[in-house]
Amino acid sequence: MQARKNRIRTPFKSLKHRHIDCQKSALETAKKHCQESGVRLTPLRERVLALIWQNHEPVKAYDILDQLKHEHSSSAPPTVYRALDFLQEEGLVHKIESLNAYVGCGDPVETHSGQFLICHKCGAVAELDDVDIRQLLKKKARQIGFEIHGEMIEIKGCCQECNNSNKN
Amino acid sequence: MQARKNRIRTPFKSLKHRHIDCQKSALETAKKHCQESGVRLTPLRERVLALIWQNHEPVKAYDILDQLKHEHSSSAPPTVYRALDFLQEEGLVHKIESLNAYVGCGDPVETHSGQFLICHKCGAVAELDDVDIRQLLKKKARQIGFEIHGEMIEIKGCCQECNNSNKN
DNA sequence: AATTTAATGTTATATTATAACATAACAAAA
DNA sequence: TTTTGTTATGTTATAATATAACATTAAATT
Repeated sequence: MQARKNRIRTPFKSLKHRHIDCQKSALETAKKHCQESGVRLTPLRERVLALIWQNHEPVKAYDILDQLKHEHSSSAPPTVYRALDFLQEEGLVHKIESLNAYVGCGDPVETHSGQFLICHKCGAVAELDDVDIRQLLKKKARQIGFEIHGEMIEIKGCCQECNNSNKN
Repeated sequence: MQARKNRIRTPFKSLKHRHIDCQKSALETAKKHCQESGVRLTPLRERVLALIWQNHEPVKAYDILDQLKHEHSSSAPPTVYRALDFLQEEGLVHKIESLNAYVGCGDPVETHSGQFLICHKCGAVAELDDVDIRQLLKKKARQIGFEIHGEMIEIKGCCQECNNSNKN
């Protein structure tokens, strides 16, 4: 397996970015991914994913549910949670544990756990996939005999754009 | 301010450790800490802390509540959550977000966020305070213009003792 | 003692998530 | 192309986690 490079798996939105394209491209990627994986991105699942990609902020399950109900009166909590389970298994969505909210992943691959940067100002989230961080954690864990199986890294702070707009 | 060294803030339990002493010492530390901080470790708060220190595994709020009720029939959810809020503010307890559970901190100082290693075998948690990790995260965040205010790092895996006992 | 502040008691409810079983849609085999 | 098995969704109920709001009590301060 080729060494993975450090990368930004899902970037912060830039001011200029046209989100409708961003959302569209995430849905395309998802469709392709599911085809390749031989799993079904049903209309319901796709709709939930689209709702999650309405912006770059993590979305609450019950907010998704409220929106679904308008379109699909049969919706209930399991409707949403099942779709979220599926999307998480496929790496298309991650749960932000510290917020109990769900965010889209722009780069699904085998189930992965990212490193999340959460801006408390605009609410946006970026996802890193940084092997340096992973390796350092691995090394530190090993020093006390701990073998890592999975990580949850959620960093709170202020993103570049919000920092800039603060200065005005 | 003196540079902090890397350290294990709360270690994994060792097989040989006498937990009753461990719990006792955590309570002593807490008492001293609260005296120095000029805050009140009331009997209720101390009792909740003791329940959390019954072992090295994170404890659920409602499990604490169940135990409290036996001793203190007036206990209700706010009883527990208020005590937990206090203990967290004082750095005596941390919430493990990925488990919705609370774990004692053996080394309270100014409010701090640790790096948690969670053994999925025995359930125990250790807390690191590692500046190398913190610095690397800071550096990586800065590369994309993100300013860190706080972190939440929860690593799942297998601790040394469980790994050893696997091999038998 | 009077007053203020902090802590706890109490009731109700909000939020997040799952269990369990029924039905429908789809895919594979006969 | 019916049957069969499997996956997905519908439906009802409830579990698990957490907070709001206001009353009372205890402690610290004046």
